[in-house]
Amino acid sequence: MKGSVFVEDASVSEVSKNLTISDIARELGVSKTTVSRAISGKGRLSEATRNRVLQYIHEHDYRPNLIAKSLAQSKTFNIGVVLPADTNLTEIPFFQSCLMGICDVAASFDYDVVVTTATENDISLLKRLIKNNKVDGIVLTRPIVNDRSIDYLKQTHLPFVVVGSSEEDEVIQIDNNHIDGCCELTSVLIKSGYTTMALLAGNQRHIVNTNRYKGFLKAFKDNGIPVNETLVYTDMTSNVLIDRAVDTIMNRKVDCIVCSDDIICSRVLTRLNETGYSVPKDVKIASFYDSAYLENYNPPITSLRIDIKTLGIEAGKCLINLIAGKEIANKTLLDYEIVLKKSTM
Amino acid sequence: MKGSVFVEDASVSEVSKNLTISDIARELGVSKTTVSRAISGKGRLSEATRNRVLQYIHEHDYRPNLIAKSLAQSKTFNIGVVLPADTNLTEIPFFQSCLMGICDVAASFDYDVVVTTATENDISLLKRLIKNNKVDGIVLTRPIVNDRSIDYLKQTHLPFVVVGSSEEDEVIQIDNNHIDGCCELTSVLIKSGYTTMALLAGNQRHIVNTNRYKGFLKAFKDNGIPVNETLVYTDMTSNVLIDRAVDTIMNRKVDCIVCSDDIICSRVLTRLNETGYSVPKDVKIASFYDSAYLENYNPPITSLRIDIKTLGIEAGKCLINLIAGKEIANKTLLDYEIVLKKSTM
DNA sequence: TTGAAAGCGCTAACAT
DNA sequence: ATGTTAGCGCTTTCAA
Repeated sequence: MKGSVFVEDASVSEVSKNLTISDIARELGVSKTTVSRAISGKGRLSEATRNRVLQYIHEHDYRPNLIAKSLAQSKTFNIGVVLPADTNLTEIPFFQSCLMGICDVAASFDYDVVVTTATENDISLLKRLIKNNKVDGIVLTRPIVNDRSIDYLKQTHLPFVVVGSSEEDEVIQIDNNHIDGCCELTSVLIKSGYTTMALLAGNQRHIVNTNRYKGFLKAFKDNGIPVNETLVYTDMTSNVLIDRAVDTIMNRKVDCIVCSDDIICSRVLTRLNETGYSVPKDVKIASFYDSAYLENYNPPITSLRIDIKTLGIEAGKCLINLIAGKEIANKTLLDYEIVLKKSTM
Repeated sequence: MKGSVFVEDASVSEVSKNLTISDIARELGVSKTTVSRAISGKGRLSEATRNRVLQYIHEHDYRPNLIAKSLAQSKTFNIGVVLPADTNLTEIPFFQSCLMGICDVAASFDYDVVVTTATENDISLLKRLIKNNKVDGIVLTRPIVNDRSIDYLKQTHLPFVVVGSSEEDEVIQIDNNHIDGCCELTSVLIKSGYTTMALLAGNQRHIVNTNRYKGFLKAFKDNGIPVNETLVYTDMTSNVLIDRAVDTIMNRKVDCIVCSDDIICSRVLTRLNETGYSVPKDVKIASFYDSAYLENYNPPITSLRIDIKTLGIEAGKCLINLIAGKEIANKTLLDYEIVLKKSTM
């Protein structure tokens, strides 16, 4: 690494020059309009002049002032991304991966990403962002039931998409098919003979968790087996609750525990370990996400793998199309992959 | 949750009205200048007119058009945050927590946060952000040695701060004191009698890792004990490398392994488990961050705890002060806390 | 204490 | 094919 040499383009040192469209017009003896047209490609223009302008621009590394363009067109070329600020979610890499995907597409369409946060009860920062006209559209990354952000966004008539699923059909959603995914995963387990199965599901205000619950139930129905709903634990939002549930479950001789996310699963594994149970000997375990959270567990954990960054990319594309006035599908369902590992063997 | 009622303020439905400063001026029979002054607080104005304007604004929920303000003042009221896009870092919650802190302060100063990404070798998105005049300043979240982003930022004369440490003194840095922290942690362990100690450190192009290494060495020097540098492993960037190091280390009968981050530590624990070693009986383990990554490990892991969100908050404050032209310290060192747990007892 | 007017840098009718 | 002109909504001299 030592001794590496960076040759930066000359443009950098000229940052202060601040060339404008009028400068170029004057310098080339044409009108501002002509220059503008050459840049945007709108309107007819002779090849000759267009090239002359383009070349000048290139040679002088001219960059149009986006603020001025924004003001003239009432467009910001920014998309807003709303991240949940609930403290317990900050540790989850999901949102960061998703954000990376959104940033990628945004840049490729010459948009930028401005982030803000919201909680279940406080959407003031989202409101501020919108009222300040900072964005042309919004990506919401964690829909909940009776989502105040969604309610608000619907009223503003600002284009927006949701990463995840919403109860409201008219909202544009990009999600993995968690219902089918959880159903399929559960079915596989049922067919392996693990019919006494417990579900430890997370916060039921998060749509994704209700969907997994639905998928779980559907699997039993599809397989013609009655589900024992007393083995379903929802809203497992704290270690204490999880520990208690695990203890009860293990006393009831279940074959298998399905955890609705990796955080829950991580705690379940710890509790099993503490109380002397071994996986998969005493009980099988399956989870979701296949994230780094569980990467180093021994045994490896069977789970549903989804590509979070792609989710962000698709959401970004949808939003940008929406902003451009294109018609887009209300619901985009992305793939998932069931990864069977030692924890269920 | 069912039946909850939201009464949104009337403003929402009037989003389309788009009140401007001229509307208000006309309505109130004053000039645009007067309205502008009433809002900004700049320039003298009679209490009476100021209040009249302010009240009108309040009643009609007027929000100034920030784009227009931007154009007039050549300010964007945005700060840029550069996140590392290296895939293996996406899973670390550090950057997300930091981002949350930055978002918080930004909002409180009426700034917004636009995020972009950079890798060691590709800073094109950062350049684009800056050339497009999208931000008034930059927070860099992961300094490396010979950092191209830093080189570029220095040339642009745009205000910027770095979360973490840089080799270059003139760069404004906000960091926890990792040298002292690692030194103190190591000292505590030495004083507990674990003198045959191994260090598993991460990517040495990341300044934070070199600093931890320095602290580790300093602890030995402070305690007058020669350090066995053959037990120091750097650039532990893959599981294979870590596994190999752990195996070698354990054959050499060390008392204690210090891991320079929780990802490394997680893998070390797994490898120890796989190869039949038990913590803390066979070997003591210490790590950094005290993140959720290790939260559920048994035994709990001794580590250096830092408050990442506060780091983001401080960085945000520094940058905003810098943008405002205030003098600020070149180096802000935040606290840390050593948390002794079962893994070193 | 207040106002008129120019200007930030770009776009977009509407000419020519 | 190119130019003229009038904005976009705000700030800011300068004048009254």
